[in-house]
This record gives sequence, C-alpha cells and structure tokens, in this order.
Amino acid sequence: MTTLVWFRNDLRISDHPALAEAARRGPVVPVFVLDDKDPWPPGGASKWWLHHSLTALKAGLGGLILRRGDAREIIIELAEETKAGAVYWNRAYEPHSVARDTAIKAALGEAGMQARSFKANVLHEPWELETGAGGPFKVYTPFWRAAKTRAVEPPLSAPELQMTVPAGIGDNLEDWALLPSGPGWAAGWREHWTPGEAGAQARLAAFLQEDLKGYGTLRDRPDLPNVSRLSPHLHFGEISPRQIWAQTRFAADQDASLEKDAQKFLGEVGWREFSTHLLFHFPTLPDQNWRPTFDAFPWRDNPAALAAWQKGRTGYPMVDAGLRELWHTGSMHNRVRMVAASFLIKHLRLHWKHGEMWFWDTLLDADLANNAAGWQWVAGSGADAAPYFRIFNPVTQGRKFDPEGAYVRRWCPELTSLPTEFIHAPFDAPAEVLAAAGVVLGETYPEPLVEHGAARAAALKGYEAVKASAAG
DNA sequence: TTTTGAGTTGTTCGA
DNA sequence: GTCGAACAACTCAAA
Repeated sequence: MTTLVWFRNDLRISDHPALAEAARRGPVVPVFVLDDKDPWPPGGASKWWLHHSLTALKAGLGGLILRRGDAREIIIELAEETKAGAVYWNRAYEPHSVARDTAIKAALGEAGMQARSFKANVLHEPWELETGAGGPFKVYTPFWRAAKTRAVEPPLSAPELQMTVPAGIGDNLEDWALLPSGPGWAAGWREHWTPGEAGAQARLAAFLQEDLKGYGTLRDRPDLPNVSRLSPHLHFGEISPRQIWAQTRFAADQDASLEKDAQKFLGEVGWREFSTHLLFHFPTLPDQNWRPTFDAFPWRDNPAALAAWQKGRTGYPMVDAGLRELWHTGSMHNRVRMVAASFLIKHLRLHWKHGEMWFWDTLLDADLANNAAGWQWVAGSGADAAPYFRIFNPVTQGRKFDPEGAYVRRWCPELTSLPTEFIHAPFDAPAEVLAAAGVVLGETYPEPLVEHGAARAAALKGYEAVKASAAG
C-alpha cells in the first residue's frame, strides 16, 4: 500500500520511524509542506537552512513533493490525489503542531485513511516523564535524572525505498524564495555550515573525535572549538537525538577518559528535551512569563537601545562580538548567548520577547522550545530559571571565558590592537593606550550604552516590583 | 500530608 | 589575591 510520508522537522532518512514503517509497507510518497498557518513561521536564517536542507533531502530520497499553504488542507488533498491509503509522520511538540496534527489525524480517519505518528525527535515523549506526583517536571535536574534512567531505543538505519513521486503536483523550491534576497547576509554561512543529513553526521563524528575531550570546561570558551555545533542540524531533524545518544555513548564506552565530557554533552541534549517538555506542558512559554509575577517588571521601551544591541554596538565588546557573530554566521556561542541576553534584559531592561524575536529571525538553530525556555531562563521568569539577582558582568565574563580576547578581536576587528588588559573594557583604557591602538570611542567603536554598576542597580530595583507582586 | 533537601552557567563585598 | 557570605526567599521533587 502506498503511504504518504509527511516530512517536517525530521529532514533525514536514517532513524526516521515514519519513513521506515512506510517503506516496510510499500511505495512511499514523500512530501514537505511550508505551513502558512504556523504562528511562528521560520525566520530569515532558518529559511536559508531550510532551503539547503530540503535540497539535500530531495537528493537523498530521489524526489520530494513540495507544497505551500494550509497544511490541514494540503495533507488531506495530497493523500487523495496520490491515492495513498495512509499518512505517516514523526511527531512535533509545538502547540500549533500538536493542534494541527490532531485535527489532521481526525480528518484522515473520517476520510477512511490511516494516520500514524511516531516518536523520532526526542529521546522520550513529553508525557512519558512525570514526577512522582504525576505532573510535568519544572526543574531540570530531577527531569534529567528520570530521563537518564529510561532506556533509549537504538536508532533505525536508512530503509530500502520504493519511491513514488508523481510529476507536476509540487512547487519548485526556488519559487519559495527562502534564500535572503539582499546580497550579503547569508554570504558567509556556507563556510560555517553544511545543512543536510550528511553534514549533520559529519559534524557529530568530527565533534566526538576532535572536540569532545575537554568539553565539560572548554565548551564555555567562545574562542575555542569544543562545542558540537549540532543545534541547527537537530532543529531541522537532520540528525536525531537517539543517534547522538548512541554515538556519544559508543565513544565514551570506547574511551573511559571521555565519560565525564560525554555526560556533560548529553546533559545539553537533556536541556533540549527539557525545553520540549516545558513547551508541551506550558504552551504559552513563547509568549508569556512562565512566572506571572514577572509581569510587574518595569520594562523600558527604547528602540534605539534595541537597535544598538541588535547591531552589536553596545560598547561592551563581549556583547557586541556575540551579536556580530550571530549576524555573520547565523549562530552565537552558548556562553555569549547568556551574556548578550542578560545584557538586553537586565542592563537595557528591554523585554525578553525582543531578544526572543531577534534570535528567532537570525539564528539558524532557532527552535521555539529552546528559544523561549532560554530567554525566560535568563530573565528569571522561566521554570528552573536563573535567580533575578544573577546579572552577568560582560567585562568579567569576557575576561573569564575569552582570556586572550581572541573571540572579541575576531568579531570586533576595530579593537584588535588594544592590549588584552583592555580588550573587554576599552572604556577603561587610558587615552594614550586607545590612541596607540587606533581606537576612538564614540567613532571607531561605541561608547558604552550604559554604565555597568548603574545598570545593575537599576535592574535590581526593577525586580523589587516583581517581588512586591509576588508578596501581594 | 508533612517535611526536607536541593536547585546549569554569577557578582560583589569585605575580611 | 583569596575566600566565604550575601543576594532572597521560593518552589519543586521525593522521601
């Protein structure tokens, strides 16, 4: 029997349970739908990745039907057009996806077609893990403790496929215009990234071989390569968490000295699982403070400050380097994300949603659950979030995690000649040091947007309203 | 049901 | 320079 396989954020062929089960039954009709009804449609950077990932998937499969519109209508129509007796897909967990897929499953059933969804994009379903009292977890550590004790299914290999791709019923990818229209923005991304399943597998292999050792501590260093850089691949499902789990476990079992680093790395996969768990159980996570008391925080409205932050012109090199890295590469090192996010929320007192939206548009790995959970974590308004009084000092963070200033010099080249002593705080450098380095504050590099001590005090004062709201 | 221990990633201050 | 305490209680998870 012919089965329609609906690809979504699972743009791979191996460890793809929906595809594997469909292939076992007979001919497969593969389809990808760009869903116009998605309240969080892919941002600019994500669209670039999607274009290349779909190209890779289509080549790997030997064909792929592309359709754009309301997925609820398109899937039913296509199933009828292609005379498929069944529609299979792998589950997604965003609120919109859950509602849409539930409706489609019901509609297919009414139309006499089989609809089946599969677990593919998480280690454990959000409803498979619950506390002793029977609810969702709200704290990471017990969540991950519970997750780790459950068995993880071994990944599936790529199936033998009998493909059926009718001509003339799909769109041309080029017509979707997913690539940025203006010159420049995505120009350098190909040097940094290889979208597609092969690129994802190569990235994991290289990471495990070269950079897992020392990951536990070196992952905090934006000037060093010891991070996996798998997040966009994971978001688009070019690689599955089960594959990452299995290969990382294998590497650590081969070499016991890697065990601690492997645990730390898998713990990061655990954060992805935790964010998915939270979004599934708390669907307003991307839109509202998870702790309603934070509604009382006196956010400022300051478009000029927001624009300066977005452009990487805050006057704090660690923050500016991060935002410029984001613009130029479509990504930002995890440590710097925290520093940059803390700066927006606490130093500038701009609502975390501004940051969430900017990241959504500019990050190649933009993921609704991770993005929302991350921003609310920094703001202090989220589940298991950082306490409000934890305000990152961008200078201290820079000196601690970019000790030679190599990361800042890479992304803020106008500061290159500053001595390392002042690379994270040019505003503290004596006039003759600035002159010798060719730095003119306010001209070649911005004056600091705010003074750290005063901004910190203002943020703490702002949180008094949150405390008062909690008490009242 | 009550109690108890614990909780990703920090900064500042003062001894 | 180094170290511990304060920051602020609060919520969660499990015994």
